[in-house]
Amino acid sequence: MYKREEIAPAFEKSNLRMTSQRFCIMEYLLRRTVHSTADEIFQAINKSDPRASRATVYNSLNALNRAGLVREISIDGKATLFDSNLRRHHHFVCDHCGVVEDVAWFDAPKIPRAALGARRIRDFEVVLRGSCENCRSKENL
Amino acid sequence: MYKREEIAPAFEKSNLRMTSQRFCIMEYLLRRTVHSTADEIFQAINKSDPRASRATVYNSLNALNRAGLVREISIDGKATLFDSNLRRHHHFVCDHCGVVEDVAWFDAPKIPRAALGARRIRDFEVVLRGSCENCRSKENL
DNA sequence: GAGAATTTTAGACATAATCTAATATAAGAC
DNA sequence: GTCTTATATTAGATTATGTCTAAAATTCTC
Repeated sequence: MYKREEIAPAFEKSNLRMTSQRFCIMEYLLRRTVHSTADEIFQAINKSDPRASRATVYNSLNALNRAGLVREISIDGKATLFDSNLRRHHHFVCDHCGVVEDVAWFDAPKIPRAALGARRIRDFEVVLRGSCENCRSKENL
Repeated sequence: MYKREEIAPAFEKSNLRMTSQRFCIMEYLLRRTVHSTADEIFQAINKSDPRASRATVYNSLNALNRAGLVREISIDGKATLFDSNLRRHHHFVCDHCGVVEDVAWFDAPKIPRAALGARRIRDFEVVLRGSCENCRSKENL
């Protein structure tokens, strides 16, 4: 359980009003080690206080995303996942079970200027695909 | 307009039955320079023959995806995009207008063994984010 | 504490994707 | 070419995911 003082500065820095719903959602995401869908967050939030409507969960996640405090990961055809975004990291997607895992940050591939044209790059991530540890041990992959 | 002989080998190689609907969808994707949603494909297909139901468009795209002939790109909260996948490439997503563009392939970042753990990596791509050429010129970004 | 701007809410709505079970088709055997 | 069988297609219902609305509540600044 995170305390208000641990999270508030991030809100102030982003000029984002800290409502109790937003705090609660952010706190939940920080505690999770795996990624959550909006619906999971909605369910979890509504077991305790403060409660939040579905619309608020989506509104808050979008606001937090825009502020850079959380990250949206839409990988499969499945529901978007949300991830607290305190540390930079890459992602791994399992071909078999679909799980999405964080991968410790490693540094920039050299991105050739020619590939970029007139675009301005703000950020990037690497998405790795293959077999996760669990699937490998179970199915001998 | 691609010919049957140009596309058939890819199906055979993947051990995928070549139905006229699948051919038609694949042919459409190969012709497109920008990525398409399942619905756009559905609309386009149904202007000509053979027609295909919505379910078939999804079924076919999933089959083609599993076989590696097309690639699914689910980026924003928007509908999944599909992309023919004859050439390896990366993707760029514009922060402002959301457009998803292909980026010419450039080689592997050195992926540190330590970051991977017991996973087996089959493939990877880099997802770049920032401002596209169009948005930069219009909005001075 | 008062005022203005933003946020929350419940539920209706919109959109994306999957499921069902009957029918049609592709590919190999002959 | 014809037969056979596994696989693919279909329309429409259904589920899942996400957005919108307008009224009520809350946050933040002074």
